[in-house]
Amino acid sequence: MSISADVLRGHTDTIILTQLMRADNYGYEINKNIQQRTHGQYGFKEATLYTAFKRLEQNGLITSYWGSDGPGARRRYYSITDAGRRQWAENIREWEDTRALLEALISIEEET
Amino acid sequence: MSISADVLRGHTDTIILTQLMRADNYGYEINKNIQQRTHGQYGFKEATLYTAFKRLEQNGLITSYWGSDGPGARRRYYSITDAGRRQWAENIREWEDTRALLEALISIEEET
DNA sequence: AAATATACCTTGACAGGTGAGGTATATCGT
DNA sequence: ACGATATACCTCACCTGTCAAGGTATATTT
Repeated sequence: MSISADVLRGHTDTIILTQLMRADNYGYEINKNIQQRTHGQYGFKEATLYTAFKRLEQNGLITSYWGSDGPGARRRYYSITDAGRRQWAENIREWEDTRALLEALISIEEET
Repeated sequence: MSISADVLRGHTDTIILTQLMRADNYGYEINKNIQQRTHGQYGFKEATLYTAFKRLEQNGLITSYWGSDGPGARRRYYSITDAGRRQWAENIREWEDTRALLEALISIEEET
């Protein structure tokens, strides 16, 4: 994982919400999906992951329930709420603005 | 300023280094340049700005000296070092990687 | 003389990320 | 049968970056 987490800070919640837009899922699997999508380049530290779930649930963006099917230990499944979907859309919009801003700020060009 | 600083966290140093790639400059003016470049959408809080200068200088990425020309109070000018230039290039590379990663992680698509 | 713009700096509080540690269950190899 | 491994969740203490609030000082404008 060559990517320093500091530059992804602030996007943790959005990344998790994106996963839940597809379907309900549990922490361990969500993190594996993220690792697969990035070809092993990125994954959350467990503490980061579960802290984020807690924060998201407290903010009403996700809900959770226990599931027990499959191998291994019990799983806590998460589900995105309507508020979560709205927040996700808002975050995506903000990301697009931020990206444009950042690119204006770190490119070396003459000023107008 | 509609952009939350949280998603720009981790880019503060790169943004400042970018300004110094052009020429030596002082804090107040650097921040005004940033505000101009973003059409008033973004600017550092003073505490953030001066904290960043301190951090950058301690890390050997910039040096500083007092200048006194011009109106208003005395100015502390900053100059980017060779190490700073190298770090800047490294940060730009990392940003490109991060951007690609993030976009893979917040877009809703089927997995491969 | 007062107001304003320029310019720098510090402190304390807060939030998010994380290393380190802990708990529990199911499967696999021998 | 038993240890190792993979699955799965959780918490605490610490660190770092941001920022509201406060302070200092100088030059220009009214």
